[in-house]
Amino acid sequence: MNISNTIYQILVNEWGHQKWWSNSSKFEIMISAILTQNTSWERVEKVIDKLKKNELLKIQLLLNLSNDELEEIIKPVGFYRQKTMYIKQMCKTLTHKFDGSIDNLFKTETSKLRLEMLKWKGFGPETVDTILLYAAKRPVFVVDTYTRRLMNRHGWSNQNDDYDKLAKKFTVDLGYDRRVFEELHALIVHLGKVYCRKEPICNKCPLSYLLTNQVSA
DNA sequence: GTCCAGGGCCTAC
DNA sequence: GTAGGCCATGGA
Repeated sequence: MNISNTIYQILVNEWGHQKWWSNSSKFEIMISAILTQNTSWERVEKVIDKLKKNELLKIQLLLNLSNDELEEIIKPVGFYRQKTMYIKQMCKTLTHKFDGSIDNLFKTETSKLRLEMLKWKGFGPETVDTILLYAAKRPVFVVDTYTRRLMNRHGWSNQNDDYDKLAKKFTVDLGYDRRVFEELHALIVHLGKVYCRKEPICNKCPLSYLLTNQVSA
C-alpha cells in the first residue's frame, strides 16, 4: 500500500464516490473545466444551468452568440472576458480542425491529445487533464491546488515538485486506474473544501492519523 | 473591509 | 525559466 492508495481508501470510506460529471456531455465538461478556473464550483453550476436552460450547450450555438452576450451569461464565474475568449476559440478550433466533433478530437492518442489541447489558449495542465480524465475517459491524474497543498503540508512531496512529477506519482501509485483517478481527485477537492484551508494541518481531517502513524510516501 | 475560489497568461528580470 | 502581477465576481 502506497500513500496515494492509502489516501484514496480513507477518503472514499469517509465520503463515498463523488461521481463528478457522471451525467454530463463531453462538451459540458469542457465548458465547465474552463469556467471553474480559480472559481468556486457553485458559481459554475449556476452558469451551466443557465446555458442548459437556454439550450446553448452546443458548439455552433455558442459561436452564434456575440462576445458581449456570452460574457453577460458567464459573468458570475469571474474572469469572464478571458473565459469568453477561451470558449470561443475552443469552439472555433473544434469546428475548423475537427469538423465540429469532439469525438473526432478524442480519436487522438492520449499524449498527442494532451499536447494538442495544451496549445489552446486558456488550456493549462489542470484544465486539459480534467478534460482528458472526465470527458475523454483517459487514465490521467489531475493535480490541482488542493492536491499540492495536501501533499506539501504532509511532507509527501517537495515544494518544488512540478505538476508532471506530482501527477506521475499518483498515476503510477494508483495503477493507471482512471475510475480511481476520477474519484480521488474529486475527494481531494472535497477534503480541501471542508478542512485545512488555513491551518497547516487540521486534526479533524480524516487523514490526520496518517501523521501519527508515520506513513511514508 | 478582507479573503478566497476545482488556473493560466504575460511580462520583466 | 521563473517569480509576480493580472484577470473579476460574489459569498463568507
